[in-house]
Amino acid sequence: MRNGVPSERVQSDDEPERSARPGRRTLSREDWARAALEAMREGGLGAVAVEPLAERLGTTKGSFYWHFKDRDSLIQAALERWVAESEELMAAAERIADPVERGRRLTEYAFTAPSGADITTTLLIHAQHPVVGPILEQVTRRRLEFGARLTEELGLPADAAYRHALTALTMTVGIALIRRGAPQLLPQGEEKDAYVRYILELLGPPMS
Amino acid sequence: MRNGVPSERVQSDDEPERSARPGRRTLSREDWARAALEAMREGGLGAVAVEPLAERLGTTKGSFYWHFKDRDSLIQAALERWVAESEELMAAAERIADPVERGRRLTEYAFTAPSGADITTTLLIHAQHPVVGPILEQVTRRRLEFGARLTEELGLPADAAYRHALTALTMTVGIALIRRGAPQLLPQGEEKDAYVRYILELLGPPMS
DNA sequence: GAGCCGCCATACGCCACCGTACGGGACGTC
DNA sequence: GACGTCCCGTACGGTGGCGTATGGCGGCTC
Repeated sequence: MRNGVPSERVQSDDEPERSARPGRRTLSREDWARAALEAMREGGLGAVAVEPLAERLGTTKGSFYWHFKDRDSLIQAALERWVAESEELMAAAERIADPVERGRRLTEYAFTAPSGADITTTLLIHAQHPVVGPILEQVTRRRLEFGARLTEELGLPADAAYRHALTALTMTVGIALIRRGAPQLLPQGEEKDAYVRYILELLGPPMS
Repeated sequence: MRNGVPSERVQSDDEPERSARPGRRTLSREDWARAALEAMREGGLGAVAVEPLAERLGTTKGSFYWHFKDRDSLIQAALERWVAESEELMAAAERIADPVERGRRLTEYAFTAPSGADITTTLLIHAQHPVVGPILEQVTRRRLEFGARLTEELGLPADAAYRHALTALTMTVGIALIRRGAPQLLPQGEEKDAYVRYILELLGPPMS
């Protein structure tokens, strides 16, 4: 297989410690994508801005426009990272043998994970963006099908399983949005646990 | 029902029909607030921008800065209209005698109303804005208490009633967001009706 | 019919960000 | 030690929005 060709060194971004301040030499495309995804988690799509990101990375636009064509391609790169994360998450879930336990763990994770864990809600907000929209739809569709398939394994017919997955998504997104914008309205402290149990029970009835 | 413009002549704001293009002489503060709220429904907080709104109203910034101090006070004025609308909605609901019918109508309305009918979701997105946040919280809290009180009348204890209202809000917001950003993922056509019935049943169990 | 006042037009400066042009340093290669 | 390549710094022009300053016009008042 053409071993003699030096070929590309593109994805060897392992390079020890290049994202840290002190010993940094040059920034890679992946450094930018990583920072962009992080910024997106914290401040939404608007936070993925070239100049602010450059400052945050301790460099200038010059670096950015060397690695990327424009801002949209940075967003694209960041979201591709997110797609990979999402796939990996589903693969990990698949490794849980017992379907009941799997469903429980997934649901619980969805409603207790830290705020910035998933950016689905953030992306839904900016779904009009030409780069965001398609990727978001693709990922979300895959997740829904995944969730529906899981639910079918619990014994529900296909249409009910899809409705169930869709409802879980809706609740996750809704809670994430409320937690972002008006967290005072959500139960706090120990009432929160009761609320989570309530939701789990509400979504639970696939097994009943 | 909402057919076009309620054509309220709020205060004694003389001059009939001043928002129409042809016979228009001058714009009022209310014209701006109305247009701002409308723009917010369509394009979010970002669409409430002075210069674009001015063009849309067939005027210039000069008019705006005569009536308003700055952009934030326009947002404030628009949201105060929204607050009034919300109060009126609850008052109208209160006029339905039968609590069961009342709950059914409200829930159904929440999940079948046209996209831009309520801007709660939009405002949640921009809840970090210093003007939006407080007003949103106030309105949403009042709605939750209202919904919880309604649910209590159906026989549920207070904490369960609040959870129920919160869940209804969460679903409403979640569906609104998905419908905005990825409507292809929601059931279409006649499947949509089945889905709405499914949700109504899921949220229904306060009476069971 | 002169003045005044409410309302708007226009021009301006400012800011944040995008994208480009171009120069220049570091570093390996010969 | 000259040279080319990789990567970045910097200056520039463009866009879209905010807020200000100031001029001007029409209608009302007397």
